[in-house]
Amino acid sequence: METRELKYFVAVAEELHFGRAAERLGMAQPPLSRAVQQLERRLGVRLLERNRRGVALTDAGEVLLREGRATLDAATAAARRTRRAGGADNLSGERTRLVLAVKTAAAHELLQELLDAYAAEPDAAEVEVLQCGMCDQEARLRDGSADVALMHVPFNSLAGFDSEEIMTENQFAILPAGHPLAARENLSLADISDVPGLPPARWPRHGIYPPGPGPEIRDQTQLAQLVALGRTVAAVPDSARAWLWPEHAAVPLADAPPVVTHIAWPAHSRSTALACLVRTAVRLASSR
Amino acid sequence: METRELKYFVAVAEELHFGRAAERLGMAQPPLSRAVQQLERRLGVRLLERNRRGVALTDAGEVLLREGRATLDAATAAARRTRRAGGADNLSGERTRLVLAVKTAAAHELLQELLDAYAAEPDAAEVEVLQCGMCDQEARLRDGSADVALMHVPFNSLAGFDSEEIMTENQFAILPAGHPLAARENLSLADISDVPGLPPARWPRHGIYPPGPGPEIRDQTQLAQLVALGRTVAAVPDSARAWLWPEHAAVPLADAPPVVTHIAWPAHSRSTALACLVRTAVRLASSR
DNA sequence: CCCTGTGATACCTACCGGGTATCACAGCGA
DNA sequence: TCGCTGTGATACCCGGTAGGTATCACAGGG
Repeated sequence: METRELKYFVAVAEELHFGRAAERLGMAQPPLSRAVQQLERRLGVRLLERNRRGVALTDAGEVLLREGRATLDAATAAARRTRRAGGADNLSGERTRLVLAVKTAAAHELLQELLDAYAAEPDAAEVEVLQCGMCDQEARLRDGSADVALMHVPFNSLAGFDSEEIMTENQFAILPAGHPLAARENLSLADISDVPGLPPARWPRHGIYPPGPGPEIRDQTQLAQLVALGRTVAAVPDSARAWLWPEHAAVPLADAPPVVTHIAWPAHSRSTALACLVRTAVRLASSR
Repeated sequence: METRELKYFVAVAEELHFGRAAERLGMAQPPLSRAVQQLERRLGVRLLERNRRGVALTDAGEVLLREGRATLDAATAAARRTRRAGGADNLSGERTRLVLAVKTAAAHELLQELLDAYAAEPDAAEVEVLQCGMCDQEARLRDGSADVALMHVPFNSLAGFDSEEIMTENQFAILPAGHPLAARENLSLADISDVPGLPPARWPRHGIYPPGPGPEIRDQTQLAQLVALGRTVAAVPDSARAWLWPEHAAVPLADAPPVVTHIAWPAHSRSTALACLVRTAVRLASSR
């Protein structure tokens, strides 16, 4: 099975429309139809149900969409990492460079400490910090844009990665300063899940937003502004206190699950620079 | 990057010889040379060092070998799982079939209980048990031959999989019955690591055998026989008591790390049958 | 000094991936 | 009822390229 065919199938499966998929791929529709048919023939499996008005995925198609995306990610990651290994690093003794994906503005302090501690290591590599939106450190790690990431369980999923736990925090509720609930000593998740006129913010889980009335959040600035405007409420980890606005109020959440920050990297990574960074992070965690 | 090119490169990187690699791939040597050159050109990176007598991997080549294997595994897994999803399952209401990879003869009892408990579930699928050698449940899971596996940390690595812990056991030393050490009440790892005439057995870690004087073990029968013959000694988990021979002696190991059995599956798997099996396993674990 | 074994090059062919033009068909509105 | 529209499939052509064979260039070793 060639990655070309896989790319084509994934495009069609995502668009559920040959014409649009072909356009997205920068090609004409007929060869795309043919390529997908050929893939079906090769696998001996019907992937798409063509009902005269559009296209639907079969069960097998669902499977291939999921597994195919993973395969394509693996391929682009392989290419990217190989290029990086051969490009800067090999020539003229330039040092290995590590790309660390972080959720923008999450856990500043920890990040700062980690970078400082790592820089002090004798064989430290240069670390480039790649800032991500609410949840796409996972994707960056999977497609090879990053070598290592700081992830926050349960917001991120560690599935498919190696990881070490480095910090646990409680959560608090972030509310508009003037709101009645802001005066409370304590809140529970139930208290903030159904406040009239203050729908809880939603962020993507595995790339899609859960249903609900609240606004869809892509980054923390957006969240900060919406809370300040009195449009939403959210649960955030302690380290978020660093970026609170005067218009915000913070109230401890008694029953929210703790947020556990992990340092995560692609399974089977074997770079010594990475191993050193992880070691530093673990040491830091145990000394806090 | 096409899987074809990747397959070619991996073959060459493994053989370190274009001729043999070409033979293994069932093609002539010149087009293989050309394909690898083209891959190097496309990536803009030198992958192989051709010194007139054979071939060596560059650093970038090492990276691509590792990542490329992962990509190829993902691709074959995608094809296999898609075929399975479309083949038996979709037609005529036949039930989903789960393939469970286990280390042959490891943790019988647990396996038996798990299969029984799962079969009693209302929406249980048929479970096929795939018996593996010492350590290749990981490979089976990665290449799509299996959907789920019982793995034994620290013998197996869970890197890249989702998993749940279901059993913890201590280890004991398994020795020839007549051996002086067999009379001891307790042993330590140090005691059995350097016994004259009784080199400790070795099994593969990530596909390769660690160096040492002891015999290379592929399955438990082999180990059993070698111990009975007075050729080797090994540390094995408690559940292995089930298959001890009269010629064997078992002595508790005070300082060996516990063996933790996990149920593991490919990250992001979403089959309901699998979820049910995992739930059953976890329930079983907590009730033991 | 030639023979052997290595990977690279030259050149040809056949296949196939991609394009354009067109078809077959379902739904829909006049 | 008859086009009209939008869908994916088919027919056919062309060029690039994957693969083959023959050969080269070169390092080591007898």
